[in-house]
Amino acid sequence: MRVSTRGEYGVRAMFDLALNYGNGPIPLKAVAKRQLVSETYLEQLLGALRRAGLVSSTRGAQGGYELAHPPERITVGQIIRVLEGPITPLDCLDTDSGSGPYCGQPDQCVLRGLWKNLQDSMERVLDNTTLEDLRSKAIRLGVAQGQ
Amino acid sequence: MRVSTRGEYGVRAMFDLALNYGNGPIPLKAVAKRQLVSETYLEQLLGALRRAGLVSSTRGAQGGYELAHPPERITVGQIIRVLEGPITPLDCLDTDSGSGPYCGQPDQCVLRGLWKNLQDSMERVLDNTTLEDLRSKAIRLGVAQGQ
DNA sequence: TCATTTCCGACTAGATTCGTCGGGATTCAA
DNA sequence: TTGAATCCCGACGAATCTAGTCGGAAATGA
Repeated sequence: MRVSTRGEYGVRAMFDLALNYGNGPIPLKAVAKRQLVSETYLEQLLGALRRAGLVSSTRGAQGGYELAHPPERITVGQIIRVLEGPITPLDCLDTDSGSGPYCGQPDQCVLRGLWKNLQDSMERVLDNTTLEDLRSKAIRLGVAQGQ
Repeated sequence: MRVSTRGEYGVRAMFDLALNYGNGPIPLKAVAKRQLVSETYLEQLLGALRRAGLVSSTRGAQGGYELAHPPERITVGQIIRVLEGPITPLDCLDTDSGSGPYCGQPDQCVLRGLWKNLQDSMERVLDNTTLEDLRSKAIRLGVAQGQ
């Protein structure tokens, strides 16, 4: 039931880019330093987020990364899905095509309801929290580190 | 964001014991067969659940396992915690004694709120679903395998 | 041309997961 | 008292996942 560091660091990095949204590309090095994440590791994560269309990059000197959309249009759920795969407690909830609604055993549809409830409640939180929500809260608390 | 097989199989086994609650000890072998779980693996899980006080066991011939409390007094959250540890997306949410409310970085208290929301919503589902809920639903659906 | 920066694939050490295995202890029943 | 059924326990192991590192190529602005 844990988020791995991929998801955790990825959200931190995206939060950082949200705070700096509108200031042009931000070098990975700056994000890594502020968010206390290894540069080489973060490179992997931002690469995946770029390929998924959540950030855009500019190469070369004065280059860097920026959000591909305004902060209010990017949710934490999107970020987690790119970095950790589907948000689901059990794989069979997503691939119900393969094993049918019963997961192979009739009584499992009882337990399936349980796991589905859990999935829904996780997705409800993650899909309804945008980077803008996090940004405005940071500003309200006065912890937004500019640029 | 996944439940491991420990949690999944553990819930299945406890669900099975709930369906058979009141019939005396049920041998592990029977549970394993009905729930399609390896006997030797399930032995590990039921051992942990016994040490945690959720099931009781009777040794020797005609022995087996049974719920240590009525099904309405055992929640899925209890089972998961025994088999997978604390229900939390990030370790720092539980051990806030160590690193303080800021997790080392001031702006993390913003993200902390996000992860706390996620944790709360997971716990709400798991702690409010009892084995009796699952049992009565199984009976309603007619999928409860007797004995 | 040079420093900066992204991009890419390969690699690795360690932890975790998902079990298996062998044997011991206990209990009931014949 | 013997034997089958059953729980109990610790050690072991293969496969997978996690959390990165590393080396170098390509692009870009000054």
